[in-house]
Amino acid sequence: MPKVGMQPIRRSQLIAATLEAVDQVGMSDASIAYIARLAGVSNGIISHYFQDKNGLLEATMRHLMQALSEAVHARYRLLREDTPQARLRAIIDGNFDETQVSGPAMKTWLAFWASSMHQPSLRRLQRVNDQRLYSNLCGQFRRVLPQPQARAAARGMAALIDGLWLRGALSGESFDTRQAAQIAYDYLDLQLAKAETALS
Amino acid sequence: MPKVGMQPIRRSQLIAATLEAVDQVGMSDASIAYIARLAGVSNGIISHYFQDKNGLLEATMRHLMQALSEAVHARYRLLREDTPQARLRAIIDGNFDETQVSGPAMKTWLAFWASSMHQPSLRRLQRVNDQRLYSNLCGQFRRVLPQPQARAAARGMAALIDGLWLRGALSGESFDTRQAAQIAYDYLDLQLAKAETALS
Amino acid sequence: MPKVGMQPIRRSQLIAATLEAVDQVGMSDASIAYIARLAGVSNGIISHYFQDKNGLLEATMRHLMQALSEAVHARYRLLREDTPQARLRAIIDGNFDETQVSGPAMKTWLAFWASSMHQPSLRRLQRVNDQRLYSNLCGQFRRVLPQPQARAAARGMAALIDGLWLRGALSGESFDTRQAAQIAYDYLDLQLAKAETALS
Amino acid sequence: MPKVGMQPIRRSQLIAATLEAVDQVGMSDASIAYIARLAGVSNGIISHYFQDKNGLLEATMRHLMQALSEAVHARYRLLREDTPQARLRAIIDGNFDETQVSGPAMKTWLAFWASSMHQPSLRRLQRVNDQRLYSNLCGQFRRVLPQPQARAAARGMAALIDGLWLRGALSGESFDTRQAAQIAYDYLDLQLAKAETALS
DNA sequence: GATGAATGAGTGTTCATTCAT
DNA sequence: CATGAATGAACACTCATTCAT
Repeated sequence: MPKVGMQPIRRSQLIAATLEAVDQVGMSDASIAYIARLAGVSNGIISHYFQDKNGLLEATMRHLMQALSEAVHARYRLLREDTPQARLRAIIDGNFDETQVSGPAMKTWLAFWASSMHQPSLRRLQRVNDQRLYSNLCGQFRRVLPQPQARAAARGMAALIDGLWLRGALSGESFDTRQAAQIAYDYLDLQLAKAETALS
Repeated sequence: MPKVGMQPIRRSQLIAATLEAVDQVGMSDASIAYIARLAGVSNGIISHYFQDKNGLLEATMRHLMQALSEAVHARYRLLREDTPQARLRAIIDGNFDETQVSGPAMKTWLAFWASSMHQPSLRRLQRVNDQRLYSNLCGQFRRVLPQPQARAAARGMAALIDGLWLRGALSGESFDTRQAAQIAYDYLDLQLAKAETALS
Repeated sequence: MPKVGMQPIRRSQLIAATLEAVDQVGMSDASIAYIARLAGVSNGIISHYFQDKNGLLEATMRHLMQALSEAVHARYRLLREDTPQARLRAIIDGNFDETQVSGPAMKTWLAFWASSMHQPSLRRLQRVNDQRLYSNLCGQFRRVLPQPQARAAARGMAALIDGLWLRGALSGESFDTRQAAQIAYDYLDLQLAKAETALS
Repeated sequence: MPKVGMQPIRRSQLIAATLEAVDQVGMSDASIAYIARLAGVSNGIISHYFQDKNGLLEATMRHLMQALSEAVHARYRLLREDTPQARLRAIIDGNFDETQVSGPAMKTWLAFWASSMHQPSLRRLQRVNDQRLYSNLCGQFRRVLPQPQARAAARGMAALIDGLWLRGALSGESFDTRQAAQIAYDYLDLQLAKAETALS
């Protein structure tokens, strides 16, 4: 049943199957045959739409990154006031968005991190992602803190967000978004409190 | 040339080779043949000292965990005074010990985390490790904070430590231990400051 | 953009692409996809004009054979006198024609010979080709030599021509047509000298 | 049933199976699985003794080359007198030795020639082989002919030998060694006759 | 204790072919 | 007439594991 214009449909379908496969059996056992079976297509189709398995994995990682970016920007759009605190909370919330803390997403992110240590193409993507979070945080902190403190605050906040995410992922239980966000908010408030002290 | 008492020597040798192999080519390409070649022994010997490949990986993870534990306790022994702050700094420093932030250690930890999501034996070890850090932190915070705050502080600190470690590992550059520790110290001081406010 | 009378154009186009593909990557890597890409058409069209891949290969071999035949006959037409020597030189020259000693032609001939050992359709073509050369030579030698000697001379000359061609093809350098022809001319003259001796 | 010191045994066994496989189904269908089945061993053993399939093919080509070399030298040893004619006849006979004109050998040589056009490792071997024949011939002709004529005679003789071999291989019938040798002897005598004329 | 020969299942990938559009 | 989506078998190769020596 071949049809034209299937490319975007098949690509989404295969990326979804990849996330599901990694969720079910882990990246090392997520063979092309397994993914294809989940997607309900033949093995060969993956080479047809992605050059090879690595192409599929790269596309999957891009998909997760884009979902993260959109999660943050969706929250930006809902903001009533453009204050650093509001923006920073949006960033925090976006990082704990459902698309990022679901089982498939968490397991796939972890697998990508491990793979990225030896796969240049994934490494590049992962560093872009890391930098983006830091830049976003730094940009907001810079509005109320001198450069050096802003940087330190951004580094700390980025680490805290990633750490909360990581420990949530590894805990085995479902991610307690509210609790994680609260801890991050607290850190945020402590950093912003410094700002006021510094200004006064 | 069979010798007696080779077991501990061979085991250390093979664990070291495993760390080196993961550092060089990643866990998925760290085949038994590759590890054996690095260790300068035959393929078959791994089954002899460890039940199978999984046994070797499990032993390697235990090795890393023990190194972490020892890194913390070594710093405990150097303490002049047993204050929560001193102990907590020791924990922080221990987590950024050379044995934990070296290339082989970082890459192997990452690989283990990813694997642990689908391998019960590794998952058990990893959760023990996570719990240990949280318990240690919580125990110290408890000395100066009420239970709920102590727990929150411990969760935040654990996440911050892991997050700093993670972002250091993923950055690609060599780990800036001093900078990471400073950020953690700052978080520590902010939490301890809360304690004084609460008590006064 | 369907057009009428495309068949001969497409067929030539695809045969040319096949020769080019074999020249570039060898017969075993000259996949339908590769050939189609070189020809600038879709994969499926090959089945449309040739039954299957084998049909395309067979047509390509026929193309080379026809080029050889035409190369000889073109030289026949230029002859001023119809002597055995002149005809035999024309045969020699025709076999070293540009269409036969170009890179694509040489590589494709070699590949066909190897394939012909296990592919009946190609084998048939190849034997027709071999017989044709022998018959042509034998027919000319017969004009000046008794049957047994004519046959031996034709066998020797056919082998020499093919051998010169083969060693030229395998040498890796560009084919030295002049040198090869000279060696064949010499052999020819030696055989014809026998004729004169025999007659006198 | 693993044993030590199997390497030379297994290597010969697999090279023989390769020749048999190429004889039966041609090089393109002589898969590792097919060869292993013929040899009565598992697929994986080929990677164990030869790096990969190409390693096996290369070893097989070396085997054929060595058999040729030995065929010539065996005939050298039987010579009563060291004359150019005797040596050159030994070379001719060696090239039509049973090891070179058997079905498996002929089909494998043809396949190697075709492959050598795009496989550097095979090409190197094939050129060594071509050069060796030419050098041997040239060395003998040089004893009775001036350099330029010796070279031409060697080129012609090499081409004639290869051509006779080639047409014998492609004919489909069993190789008529006697007839081929006779044609080559005749060419040889004609060249040597030139020598006498030149000297007188 | 230690080796390395041997297995065979499993991997990613390629490919000729088919066929709805 | 022509496309390219889709298949599924076949391929070379890798690998953890076993076991006779």
